[in-house]
This record gives sequence, structure tokens and C-alpha cells, in this order.
Amino acid sequence: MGEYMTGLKRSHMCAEVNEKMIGENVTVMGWVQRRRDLGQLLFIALRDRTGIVQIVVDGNTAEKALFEKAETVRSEFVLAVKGKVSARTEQNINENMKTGKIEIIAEEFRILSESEVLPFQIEDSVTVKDDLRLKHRYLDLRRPSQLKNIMLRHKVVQVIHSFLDEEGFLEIETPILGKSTPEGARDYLVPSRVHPGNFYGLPQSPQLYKQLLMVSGMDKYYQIAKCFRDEDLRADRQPEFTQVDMELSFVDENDIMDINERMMQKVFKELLDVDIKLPLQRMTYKEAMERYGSDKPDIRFGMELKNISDIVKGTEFVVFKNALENGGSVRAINAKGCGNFPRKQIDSLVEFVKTYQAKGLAWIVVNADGTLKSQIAKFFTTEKLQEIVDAMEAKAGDLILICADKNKVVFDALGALRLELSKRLELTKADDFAFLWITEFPMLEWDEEENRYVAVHHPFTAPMEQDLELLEKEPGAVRAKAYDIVLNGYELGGGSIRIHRREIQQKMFELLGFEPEDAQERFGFLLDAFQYGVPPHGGLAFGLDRIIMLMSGATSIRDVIAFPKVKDASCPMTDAPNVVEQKQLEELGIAIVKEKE
RNA sequence: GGCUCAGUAGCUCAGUUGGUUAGAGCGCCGGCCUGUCACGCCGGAGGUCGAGGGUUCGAGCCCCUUCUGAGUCGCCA
Repeated sequence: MGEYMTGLKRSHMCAEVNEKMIGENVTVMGWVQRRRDLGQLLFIALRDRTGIVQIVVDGNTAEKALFEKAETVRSEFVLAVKGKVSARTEQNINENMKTGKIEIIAEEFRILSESEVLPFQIEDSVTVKDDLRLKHRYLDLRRPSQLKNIMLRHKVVQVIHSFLDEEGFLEIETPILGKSTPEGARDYLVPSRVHPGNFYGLPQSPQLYKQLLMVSGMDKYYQIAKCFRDEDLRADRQPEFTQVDMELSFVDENDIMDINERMMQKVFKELLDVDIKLPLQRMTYKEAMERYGSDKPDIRFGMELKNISDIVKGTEFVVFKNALENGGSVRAINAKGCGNFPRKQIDSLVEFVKTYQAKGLAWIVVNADGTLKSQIAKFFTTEKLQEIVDAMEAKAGDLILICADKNKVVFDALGALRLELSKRLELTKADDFAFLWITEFPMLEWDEEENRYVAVHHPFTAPMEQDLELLEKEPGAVRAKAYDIVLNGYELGGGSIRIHRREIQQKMFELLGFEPEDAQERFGFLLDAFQYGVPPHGGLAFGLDRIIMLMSGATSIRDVIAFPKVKDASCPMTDAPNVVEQKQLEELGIAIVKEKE
């Protein structure tokens, strides 16, 4: 049971009340963070999204009814308090509070809403399990850290809007109910009632629409776009997520990278006061793989991969020999100063790389006296081992970790191992931001399962002109005009120059194994549009959630999304997805097939 | 689907080699307190040790099954 606020009007947010208002009357409204009851003197910390202000109710001077009402207050009650702003005496100033020099002496006091005892306390110092937090996400969002993330997100979006407006972009909305074009990630499907048996697909990105907008002559488009992918979740992946999506006409890769890095520079400067030096470092895909074993390298620390295939070529160790004979490689990283790792810890690294299909890990420890210790020592001469150590620039106390396999496995395993070591050794700081562009991605990748080439980026990405002739004879070697922006080991965004010529687009569909009718069926509207004058164009899409996650120091994008979903893509708060009524299904012409036990 | 970790009071956790009545901090309830600010002091309530089965004289602890959550691999054009 609560009182009405009739006759009261909020004059200030809680933390807006300051020393300049001393002597004035203010009205604040908010939640009870804490009540401190000293008998005949009550302190109430009142909170809203701006912060906390202290309310004082003095038993000696306040009306009896007011005091008695104030005594019944409990945590998270919602109050309206009218009172006089008063200076705190010197010894009562709280330096840790924005409003610590003042307090409000309550003169009118209403309980607008009472509260049950909460399932968890609204404090950042109390860690709460994810599922409980998300079941009561509306309470979780009251916690300062979560609130801070949501406010940061708002501000980042505002800066992006104003930046892109200044750069001449138009914000244009594209449909959520679109055409399902199964290629890449699974689509979420929405059944059509009017067309029983037909489905809309929710967009994985507004890709095709934004290209069509370029055909329309919109020139520069952007959208803060909700996107949907029906794939398994991760800490940095949600089934619905937000992209800052853009497309520009009459531009090349440099134009797009330029505009985006300036946008990031502005966002980081205005919101974190962090200076990002431009232009950002650029690295080809090939170099990133060779040096970091990853196309989204964290370059804040070293421990780079080195190819030691040539050194171990011709030696008898069968693991290395097999890898090299099968077209693979032998590569290593130098874990500086890890020579003192106990055997158990090294073993755990070996187990770690096995999750990436590596069969194992060879290691060499450089002892303090310069002698070497290795589980594969018996297969090598001392000179050979020393040659590896020299190549890795290893010093006393270092640990060399070697992986031999197909290139993909070696890169995956050592790339991940590098990150794992940085985590264990705490080599990076969350507030150190290392951006870079990865360029010259391969156009196509051979898919063993489907037995055909698939697009690394998407089928509309333009090949590099100097590689055009390779399209026929060596499709796997063709590089694309595609680029990713990477921050601290996360792919923040990616884009490309698109194919704007119909015949090359058709050629690409052919390479991807689409029959002409098939391509027409799926993407006919795009091919049709491409008959009528297409400007050269390209674009990029940022993962907004990931940007906010990294800016806020959060470890999961769940912490920067107001109502996120959990690992199995359900929502613990609303219990979505749910079973629907039979009548709804009948209208849609849908029958549910029960899974066989 | 695989692997790893976790599940003990409302919350966060401890719980020794399998041994008496399962503990702590915070929160909650009651009492006292006029300068607190993570107020303090006194008292109190609160437990299907995720669930089921087994071993044992005896299980929070050991074994099996299972559920839930997280991370990760696969997957994510």
C-alpha cells in the first residue's frame, strides 16, 4: 500500500542536490538504499539513477506522525521527500559521496511504494549468481555497475548518432520481417498467418537492404540495427544483438576504415577520455595468423608464434615429421619466465590445447644455468634443441611450447594458448585499448562437410582486383576487400567493399555452388536491382554490445544489455520461449512433432 | 552434442580423514541508541547440504544416475 504523490513534484534528482542549494526546499523521490536508525534520529540514504542523497528525520524536531512513518521504512521502499537542504557540519562530511556535504531535513514524507525483502542486495560488493540476477533483472539493473553500463551504452549511441549525422549519413530503418536466406548462421523464423507454410526470416544483419539503399542513391546509410542469429550463445554472443550498421557509396576500403576509426576515436575520447592514435595499425590476415594464430589478435602482449618447421625438418621425432609431411607446420611460442611452471601446470596447458584438436604440446624449459629440459629431448641432438631455443630467443627461465599439426590446428591451438597464458599471468589490463584492422581476408574457404567453397565474409564481398584471375584456377587464394576492426582480441566489427557488378556477383554465386536458379530464387531481388545502375559501395557493421562491454570492463555482453538471454537462449525472467496455444498454431498451419523418446 | 567448473541459510561462502546438534559474514525480525554514512550493541528466526539411488554402524564429504547454471569446443556466411 502506497501513498499518492499528488501535490508533490520532484524538483531534483537525488545526486543533483548540492551545496549551492543550502537553505532551499527540494523534493526528491527514489528508493531507500539504507536506513540507519539511531533511536530518535533516522538517516535514510535515498537513491535514484543519479546517485544517493541523505535524508534526515530528527525525532526532536520532526512532527510525530512523520517520524513514526519514517521509522517503518525498509530497504527499497519508494519515497517522496520534501525538505530543506542543510549543510553538514565539518566532522559529518562524507568525502566518498557526491552529495556528502549536504543532507535533506525531511519536512514532508510519503511512502509511495513498499517493498518485500529483495532476493539479493542492491550492492556492487555483493556478487550474485547470474541466473538469480537475470530472473530479477529489473532489480539487478538497480545496482550501480549495471546502471553505469546502461547509461554508458546510451551515451555511446548518442555520440555515434551525432558523429554519423555530421558525416552526412542518413539513418534508415530496414525490415525485421524479411526473407530467409539460409547461408551461414541459422535464421530465426516467423510463420506467416496469411501465407500458411511460409516464413519470414529475422535479419542476421541488414546486409541486402543496405546494399539496395545504395542502389537507391541514399549514398550514406546507417542504422543501430537489431540482428538475430539462431546459434549457440557465448559470453560475447547473444541470439539477438545490436549492430551499428553502415553502408557508403563511391568509396574504397580506406574511406570506410578512415570514417570508422575516427568514429571510435571520438567515442573513446568523449566517454572514457582515452586518446586513440590514428591511423590505426593495419595487419593482413596472413600476418595476423602467422604472428598470433588468430584473425582477431590481442596485441597488448607478445608471446608471438614462430614457425620452426625449417629447423626441425629432417629430424626423427615422428609427430613433427608427420605434421610436415601432411602439409602442416611446427610452430612455437616462448612463454617468457614460465620455466618454473610445475609439471602439473604444463600438463594443464597440454590438456588445454587438446580442446582445439591439437594432439599435444612439446615443451622445452631453459634452466637457470642455461641447460635444457624437455620431454622430447631424446629425439633431438643438444645442438638441435639449442637451435630451437635460439630461434625462439629464449633465455634462462623461459618455457617454449611447440605445436605440430595442420596449420589450422596449430594456429587455433597456439593462438588460444597465448591468450590462456596471458590470462594466467595477468599480462593485460582491461583499460588498455589496442585497436587494429585486419585486412586482406581470404575470399573463400573450403568447407569439408558441404564439399564446396563458402564465403569467409559473405557472398557479396568484392575480391581484390589483383586476384581476379585466380578466381577460376585457385579460388582459395583469392583475397577479399574485407576488413575487420579488432580490439583486445575481440572482433568489434567487420565489413567489405561489395561486388557492384552483376556478372561478378553471378560468378561468385557459381563459385559458391549455387545453381543459377537457386541464386535467382534467393537473391534475385538483388541481382535485379544490379541491372539498373549500381554505385561502387561498401560498408561495415560494429557489434555495439561488444564495444560497450570492452569500454565498461564487463566480461560478458549480458552485462551491457538490459534484458539479455542465458546460455540456452531462454529468458529466465519472462520464461521465453514458451509453448503457445493450439489455436495459434492452427491459425498458422503448424503442427508440432513430438520428439521420440 | 563433447569437455571443464560450480550447486550447503534470502545472498556470498567455509565445512578437516566419512563421526556429536552443519557454521561465518551480509541480509531479515525484535530490543536499545541524537550524527550515522558498510552505524554500533544485545537477542532471535532461518537448512530437503540441487534431486534420486547406492556403499557404510554412520554420508554435506565416497560411488552411480540425474537436474540446473557458467565457461569453452563444435557452431557463429
